[in-house]
Amino acid sequence: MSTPSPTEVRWLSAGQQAHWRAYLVATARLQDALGRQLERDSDLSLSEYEVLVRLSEAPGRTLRMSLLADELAHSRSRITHTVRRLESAGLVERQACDSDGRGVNCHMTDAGFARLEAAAPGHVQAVRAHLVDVLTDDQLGALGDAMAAVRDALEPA
Amino acid sequence: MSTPSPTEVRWLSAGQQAHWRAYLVATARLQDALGRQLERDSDLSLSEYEVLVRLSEAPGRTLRMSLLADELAHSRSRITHTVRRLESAGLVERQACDSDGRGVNCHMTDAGFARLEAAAPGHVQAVRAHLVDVLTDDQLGALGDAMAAVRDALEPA
DNA sequence: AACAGGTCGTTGAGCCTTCAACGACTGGCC
DNA sequence: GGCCAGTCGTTGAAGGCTCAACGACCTGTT
Repeated sequence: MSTPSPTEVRWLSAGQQAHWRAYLVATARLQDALGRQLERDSDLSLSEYEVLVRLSEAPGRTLRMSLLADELAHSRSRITHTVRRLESAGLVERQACDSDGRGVNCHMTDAGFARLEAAAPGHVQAVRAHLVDVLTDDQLGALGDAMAAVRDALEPA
Repeated sequence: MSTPSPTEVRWLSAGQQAHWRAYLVATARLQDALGRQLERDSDLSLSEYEVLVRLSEAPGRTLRMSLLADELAHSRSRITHTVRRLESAGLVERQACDSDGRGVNCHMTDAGFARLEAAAPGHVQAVRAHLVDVLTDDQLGALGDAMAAVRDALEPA
Protein backbone atom coordinates (compact mmCIF):
# COMPACT_ATOMS: atom_id res chain seq x y z
CA MET A 1 0.00 0.00 0.00
CA SER A 2 1.61 3.20 -1.05
CA THR A 3 -1.16 5.42 0.23
CA PRO A 4 -1.76 5.09 3.96
CA SER A 5 -5.51 4.59 4.27
CA PRO A 6 -7.18 7.53 5.99
CA THR A 7 -7.65 5.99 9.38
CA GLU A 8 -11.11 5.96 10.83
CA VAL A 9 -11.94 8.95 13.01
CA ARG A 10 -11.60 8.17 16.70
CA TRP A 11 -14.59 10.09 18.07
CA LEU A 12 -14.81 10.93 21.73
CA SER A 13 -16.85 8.67 23.96
CA ALA A 14 -19.94 10.15 25.58
CA GLY A 15 -18.04 10.53 28.83
CA GLN A 16 -15.03 12.12 27.23
CA GLN A 17 -17.25 14.56 25.41
CA ALA A 18 -19.06 15.48 28.60
CA HIS A 19 -15.73 16.21 30.29
CA TRP A 20 -14.54 18.25 27.37
CA ARG A 21 -17.70 20.32 27.27
CA ALA A 22 -17.61 20.90 31.01
CA TYR A 23 -14.13 22.27 30.48
CA LEU A 24 -15.27 24.51 27.63
CA VAL A 25 -18.20 26.05 29.44
CA ALA A 26 -16.40 26.41 32.77
CA THR A 27 -13.45 28.09 31.09
CA ALA A 28 -15.70 30.52 29.27
CA ARG A 29 -17.57 31.47 32.42
CA LEU A 30 -14.43 31.67 34.49
CA GLN A 31 -12.56 34.01 32.18
CA ASP A 32 -15.65 36.09 31.86
CA ALA A 33 -16.13 36.43 35.61
CA LEU A 34 -12.48 37.14 36.34
CA GLY A 35 -12.06 39.63 33.54
CA ARG A 36 -15.21 41.44 34.53
CA GLN A 37 -14.17 41.65 38.17
CA LEU A 38 -10.76 43.08 37.30
CA GLU A 39 -12.17 45.55 34.83
CA ARG A 40 -14.82 46.73 37.23
CA ASP A 41 -12.76 46.97 40.42
CA SER A 42 -9.32 47.85 39.10
CA ASP A 43 -9.76 48.98 35.51
CA LEU A 44 -7.30 46.35 34.30
CA SER A 45 -7.72 43.64 31.71
CA LEU A 46 -6.71 40.09 32.54
CA SER A 47 -3.74 40.35 30.17
CA GLU A 48 -2.55 43.53 31.80
CA TYR A 49 -2.89 41.99 35.22
CA GLU A 50 -0.92 38.92 34.21
CA VAL A 51 1.88 41.05 32.83
CA LEU A 52 2.04 43.05 36.05
CA VAL A 53 2.17 39.89 38.14
CA ARG A 54 5.12 38.47 36.23
CA LEU A 55 6.97 41.76 36.36
CA SER A 56 6.41 42.05 40.11
CA GLU A 57 8.17 38.73 40.63
CA ALA A 58 11.09 39.37 38.31
CA PRO A 59 14.47 40.60 39.59
CA GLY A 60 14.45 44.38 39.31
CA ARG A 61 10.79 44.12 38.38
CA THR A 62 12.05 43.88 34.83
CA LEU A 63 11.51 41.29 32.12
CA ARG A 64 12.21 41.08 28.43
CA MET A 65 9.27 41.22 26.09
CA SER A 66 9.95 37.77 24.69
CA LEU A 67 10.11 36.26 28.17
CA LEU A 68 6.80 37.81 29.06
CA ALA A 69 5.33 36.39 25.88
CA ASP A 70 6.68 32.91 26.52
CA GLU A 71 5.71 32.74 30.18
CA LEU A 72 2.17 33.90 29.56
CA ALA A 73 1.76 31.96 26.32
CA HIS A 74 0.76 35.15 24.54
CA SER A 75 1.91 36.17 21.09
CA ARG A 76 4.69 38.71 20.82
CA SER A 77 2.37 41.06 19.07
CA ARG A 78 -0.12 40.76 21.88
CA ILE A 79 2.54 41.55 24.46
CA THR A 80 3.60 44.59 22.48
CA HIS A 81 0.05 45.92 22.46
CA THR A 82 -0.57 45.13 26.12
CA VAL A 83 2.69 46.75 27.21
CA ARG A 84 1.96 49.81 25.11
CA ARG A 85 -1.29 50.29 26.98
CA LEU A 86 0.38 49.73 30.33
CA GLU A 87 3.09 52.20 29.41
CA SER A 88 0.69 54.93 28.43
CA ALA A 89 -0.99 54.39 31.79
CA GLY A 90 2.37 54.90 33.49
CA LEU A 91 2.43 51.42 35.02
CA VAL A 92 5.42 50.22 33.04
CA GLU A 93 8.31 51.61 31.03
CA ARG A 94 10.51 50.24 28.30
CA GLN A 95 14.28 50.19 28.41
CA ALA A 96 16.89 49.10 25.94
CA CYS A 97 18.38 45.68 26.63
CA ASP A 98 22.14 45.80 27.31
CA SER A 99 23.04 42.31 26.22
CA ASP A 100 20.96 42.23 23.05
CA GLY A 101 20.39 45.19 20.76
CA ARG A 102 17.12 43.71 19.53
CA GLY A 103 15.69 43.21 22.97
CA VAL A 104 13.45 45.47 25.00
CA ASN A 105 13.21 45.32 28.76
CA CYS A 106 9.88 46.01 30.37
CA HIS A 107 10.19 47.59 33.81
CA MET A 108 7.36 48.00 36.28
CA THR A 109 7.09 51.47 37.80
CA ASP A 110 6.18 52.15 41.42
CA ALA A 111 2.79 53.22 40.19
CA GLY A 112 2.48 49.87 38.47
CA PHE A 113 3.38 48.00 41.62
CA ALA A 114 0.92 50.03 43.65
CA ARG A 115 -1.79 49.34 41.10
CA LEU A 116 -1.09 45.63 41.28
CA GLU A 117 -1.14 45.66 45.08
CA ALA A 118 -4.52 47.32 44.95
CA ALA A 119 -5.91 44.89 42.41
CA ALA A 120 -4.55 41.61 43.75
CA PRO A 121 -6.80 41.01 46.77
CA GLY A 122 -9.98 41.29 44.76
CA HIS A 123 -8.63 39.10 42.01
CA VAL A 124 -7.41 36.38 44.37
CA GLN A 125 -10.75 36.50 46.13
CA ALA A 126 -12.48 35.93 42.80
CA VAL A 127 -10.18 33.04 41.87
CA ARG A 128 -11.01 31.48 45.22
CA ALA A 129 -14.72 32.06 44.95
CA HIS A 130 -15.02 30.61 41.48
CA LEU A 131 -12.33 27.93 41.45
CA VAL A 132 -10.16 27.17 44.47
CA ASP A 133 -12.85 27.19 47.14
CA VAL A 134 -15.24 25.30 44.88
CA LEU A 135 -12.90 22.32 44.69
CA THR A 136 -11.35 20.04 47.26
CA ASP A 137 -7.58 20.17 47.60
CA ASP A 138 -7.36 16.87 45.75
CA GLN A 139 -9.53 18.13 42.95
CA LEU A 140 -7.46 21.26 42.52
CA GLY A 141 -4.32 19.16 42.56
CA ALA A 142 -5.67 16.81 39.93
CA LEU A 143 -6.80 19.74 37.81
CA GLY A 144 -3.37 21.33 38.08
CA ASP A 145 -1.55 18.14 37.23
CA ALA A 146 -3.73 17.48 34.22
CA MET A 147 -3.35 21.01 32.93
CA ALA A 148 0.39 20.86 33.46
CA ALA A 149 0.49 17.80 31.23
CA VAL A 150 -1.56 19.62 28.60
CA ARG A 151 0.71 22.63 28.87
CA ASP A 152 3.84 20.51 28.46
CA ALA A 153 2.38 18.63 25.51
CA LEU A 154 1.80 21.98 23.82
CA GLU A 155 5.33 23.30 24.03
CA PRO A 156 5.58 26.04 21.41
CA ALA A 157 6.90 23.64 18.77
CA MET B 1 -18.54 46.78 65.57
CA SER B 2 -20.71 48.45 63.01
CA THR B 3 -18.09 48.19 60.26
CA PRO B 4 -17.06 44.62 59.50
CA SER B 5 -13.28 44.68 59.56
CA PRO B 6 -11.80 44.06 56.11
CA THR B 7 -10.71 40.50 56.57
CA GLU B 8 -7.13 39.63 55.79
CA VAL B 9 -6.54 38.51 52.22
CA ARG B 10 -6.37 34.74 51.90
CA TRP B 11 -3.57 34.42 49.35
CA LEU B 12 -3.06 31.21 47.43
CA SER B 13 -0.50 28.73 48.69
CA ALA B 14 2.50 28.07 46.49
CA GLY B 15 0.93 24.82 45.36
CA GLN B 16 -2.44 26.36 44.64
CA GLN B 17 -0.78 29.09 42.64
CA ALA B 18 1.21 26.58 40.62
CA HIS B 19 -1.98 24.70 39.77
CA TRP B 20 -3.76 27.89 38.86
CA ARG B 21 -0.96 29.02 36.57
CA ALA B 22 -0.73 25.62 34.91
CA TYR B 23 -4.40 26.02 34.13
CA LEU B 24 -3.90 29.52 32.76
CA VAL B 25 -1.03 28.64 30.44
CA ALA B 26 -2.51 25.35 29.29
CA THR B 27 -5.82 27.01 28.51
CA ALA B 28 -4.15 29.74 26.51
CA ARG B 29 -2.10 27.28 24.48
CA LEU B 30 -5.02 24.94 23.99
CA GLN B 31 -7.41 27.54 22.66
CA ASP B 32 -4.69 28.87 20.46
CA ALA B 33 -3.90 25.47 18.97
CA LEU B 34 -7.52 24.47 18.45
CA GLY B 35 -8.55 27.77 16.96
CA ARG B 36 -5.60 27.78 14.62
CA GLN B 37 -6.32 24.23 13.44
CA LEU B 38 -9.95 25.00 12.70
CA GLU B 39 -9.17 28.25 10.95
CA ARG B 40 -6.47 26.65 8.83
CA ASP B 41 -8.20 23.40 7.87
CA SER B 42 -11.86 24.42 7.79
CA ASP B 43 -11.96 28.22 7.74
CA LEU B 44 -14.14 28.29 10.84
CA SER B 45 -13.62 30.05 14.14
CA LEU B 46 -14.03 28.12 17.36
CA SER B 47 -17.23 30.02 18.14
CA GLU B 48 -18.68 29.22 14.75
CA TYR B 49 -17.78 25.57 15.17
CA GLU B 50 -19.38 25.39 18.59
CA VAL B 51 -22.60 26.90 17.27
CA LEU B 52 -22.71 24.39 14.43
CA VAL B 53 -22.17 21.50 16.84
CA ARG B 54 -25.06 22.50 19.07
CA LEU B 55 -27.35 23.03 16.10
CA SER B 56 -26.46 19.64 14.66
CA GLU B 57 -27.65 17.96 17.85
CA ALA B 58 -30.85 19.93 18.26
CA PRO B 59 -34.23 18.60 17.09
CA GLY B 60 -34.79 19.91 13.58
CA ARG B 61 -31.25 21.26 13.72
CA THR B 62 -32.82 24.39 15.12
CA LEU B 63 -32.19 26.30 18.32
CA ARG B 64 -33.24 29.64 19.70
CA MET B 65 -30.59 32.33 19.93
CA SER B 66 -30.91 32.61 23.68
CA LEU B 67 -30.48 28.86 24.11
CA LEU B 68 -27.36 28.90 22.00
CA ALA B 69 -26.04 31.73 24.12
CA ASP B 70 -26.79 29.96 27.39
CA GLU B 71 -25.45 26.56 26.36
CA LEU B 72 -22.20 27.97 25.05
CA ALA B 73 -21.83 30.56 27.80
CA HIS B 74 -21.50 33.28 25.20
CA SER B 75 -23.11 36.70 25.37
CA ARG B 76 -26.26 37.29 23.35
CA SER B 77 -24.50 39.92 21.37
CA ARG B 78 -21.71 37.51 20.55
CA ILE B 79 -24.19 34.91 19.34
CA THR B 80 -25.90 37.49 17.15
CA HIS B 81 -22.61 38.38 15.48
CA THR B 82 -21.48 34.77 15.11
CA VAL B 83 -24.79 33.71 13.61
CA ARG B 84 -24.74 36.68 11.24
CA ARG B 85 -21.39 35.48 9.89
CA LEU B 86 -22.62 31.90 9.61
CA GLU B 87 -25.76 33.10 7.84
CA SER B 88 -23.89 35.12 5.27
CA ALA B 89 -21.80 32.00 4.62
CA GLY B 90 -25.01 30.07 3.99
CA LEU B 91 -24.44 27.63 6.86
CA VAL B 92 -27.39 28.77 8.91
CA GLU B 93 -30.64 30.67 8.49
CA ARG B 94 -32.90 32.58 10.84
CA GLN B 95 -36.59 31.94 11.28
CA ALA B 96 -39.27 33.63 13.36
CA CYS B 97 -40.19 31.83 16.57
CA ASP B 98 -43.83 30.74 16.70
CA SER B 99 -44.28 30.66 20.44
CA ASP B 100 -42.53 33.91 21.23
CA GLY B 101 -42.68 37.01 19.09
CA ARG B 102 -39.35 38.20 20.43
CA GLY B 103 -37.52 34.98 19.70
CA VAL B 104 -35.45 33.98 16.70
CA ASN B 105 -34.79 30.41 15.69
CA CYS B 106 -31.46 29.52 14.18
CA HIS B 107 -31.63 26.64 11.70
CA MET B 108 -28.65 24.81 10.27
CA THR B 109 -28.72 24.35 6.50
CA ASP B 110 -27.56 21.24 4.68
CA ALA B 111 -24.49 23.17 3.65
CA GLY B 112 -23.87 23.93 7.31
CA PHE B 113 -24.17 20.28 8.25
CA ALA B 114 -21.82 19.26 5.47
CA ARG B 115 -19.33 21.88 6.56
CA LEU B 116 -19.44 20.58 10.13
CA GLU B 117 -19.02 16.98 8.96
CA ALA B 118 -15.94 18.03 7.06
CA ALA B 119 -14.47 19.96 9.97
CA ALA B 120 -15.21 17.59 12.82
CA PRO B 121 -12.60 14.86 12.26
CA GLY B 122 -9.70 17.30 12.26
CA HIS B 123 -11.00 19.11 15.31
CA VAL B 124 -11.58 15.93 17.30
CA GLN B 125 -8.14 14.75 16.31
CA ALA B 126 -6.69 17.99 17.67
CA VAL B 127 -8.63 17.73 20.92
CA ARG B 128 -7.26 14.23 21.30
CA ALA B 129 -3.71 15.16 20.45
CA HIS B 130 -3.57 18.08 22.84
CA LEU B 131 -5.83 16.97 25.66
CA VAL B 132 -7.56 13.61 25.70
CA ASP B 133 -4.65 11.45 24.60
CA VAL B 134 -2.25 13.39 26.82
CA LEU B 135 -4.16 12.38 29.95
CA THR B 136 -5.10 9.08 31.50
CA ASP B 137 -8.78 8.27 31.68
CA ASP B 138 -8.73 9.05 35.37
CA GLN B 139 -7.04 12.37 34.79
CA LEU B 140 -9.58 13.39 32.18
CA GLY B 141 -12.36 12.31 34.49
CA ALA B 142 -10.96 14.34 37.35
CA LEU B 143 -10.50 17.33 35.08
CA GLY B 144 -14.06 17.06 33.85
CA ASP B 145 -15.51 16.69 37.34
CA ALA B 146 -13.56 19.67 38.62
CA MET B 147 -14.58 21.85 35.71
CA ALA B 148 -18.20 20.76 36.08
CA ALA B 149 -18.08 21.99 39.66
CA VAL B 150 -16.61 25.29 38.52
CA ARG B 151 -19.24 25.59 35.82
CA ASP B 152 -22.06 24.93 38.26
CA ALA B 153 -20.66 27.40 40.79
CA LEU B 154 -20.75 30.03 38.06
CA GLU B 155 -24.37 29.75 37.12
CA PRO B 156 -25.26 32.98 35.31
CA ALA B 157 -26.52 34.61 38.51
C1' DA C 1 34.84 41.02 6.51
C1' DA C 2 30.68 39.69 4.36
C1' DC C 3 26.86 37.12 4.16
C1' DA C 4 22.66 34.20 5.23
C1' DG C 5 19.33 32.69 8.20
C1' DG C 6 17.22 33.36 12.32
C1' DT C 7 15.35 36.10 16.36
C1' DC C 8 13.32 40.28 18.42
C1' DG C 9 9.89 43.59 18.70
C1' DT C 10 6.83 46.69 16.22
C1' DT C 11 3.23 48.15 13.11
C1' DG C 12 -1.29 48.59 10.96
C1' DA C 13 -5.14 46.35 8.95
C1' DG C 14 -8.78 43.17 9.77
C1' DC C 15 -11.49 40.41 12.63
C1' DC C 16 -13.92 39.18 16.82
C1' DT C 17 -15.89 40.40 21.27
C1' DT C 18 -17.67 43.63 24.53
C1' DC C 19 -20.50 47.28 25.91
C1' DA C 20 -24.34 50.40 26.15
C1' DA C 21 -28.43 51.60 24.11
C1' DC C 22 -32.42 50.46 21.72
C1' DG C 23 -37.10 48.60 19.77
C1' DA C 24 -40.08 44.78 20.00
C1' DC C 25 -42.45 41.72 22.60
C1' DT C 26 -44.09 39.16 26.90
C1' DG C 27 -46.32 38.31 31.31
C1' DG C 28 -48.09 39.68 35.63
C1' DC C 29 -50.76 43.16 38.07
C1' DC C 30 -53.93 46.81 38.92
C1' DG D 1 -57.90 46.92 28.98
C1' DG D 2 -53.66 49.22 30.20
C1' DC D 3 -49.49 49.56 32.42
C1' DC D 4 -44.76 48.12 33.71
C1' DA D 5 -40.90 45.66 34.60
C1' DG D 6 -38.36 42.23 32.38
C1' DT D 7 -36.69 39.41 28.37
C1' DC D 8 -35.13 38.83 23.57
C1' DG D 9 -32.29 39.94 19.93
C1' DT D 10 -29.97 43.57 17.32
C1' DT D 11 -26.98 47.43 16.39
C1' DG D 12 -22.80 50.26 16.02
C1' DA D 13 -18.85 51.98 18.23
C1' DA D 14 -14.86 50.90 20.85
C1' DG D 15 -11.27 47.92 22.33
C1' DG D 16 -8.25 43.79 22.17
C1' DC D 17 -6.09 40.05 19.46
C1' DT D 18 -4.36 37.96 15.14
C1' DC D 19 -1.87 38.05 11.13
C1' DA D 20 1.51 39.28 7.72
C1' DA D 21 5.11 42.18 6.80
C1' DC D 22 8.90 44.79 8.20
C1' DG D 23 13.49 46.84 10.07
C1' DA D 24 16.92 46.04 13.31
C1' DC D 25 19.94 43.02 15.24
C1' DC D 26 22.46 38.59 16.31
C1' DT D 27 25.07 34.37 15.19
C1' DG D 28 27.52 31.08 12.61
C1' DT D 29 29.77 30.23 8.21
C1' DT D 30 32.84 31.06 4.65
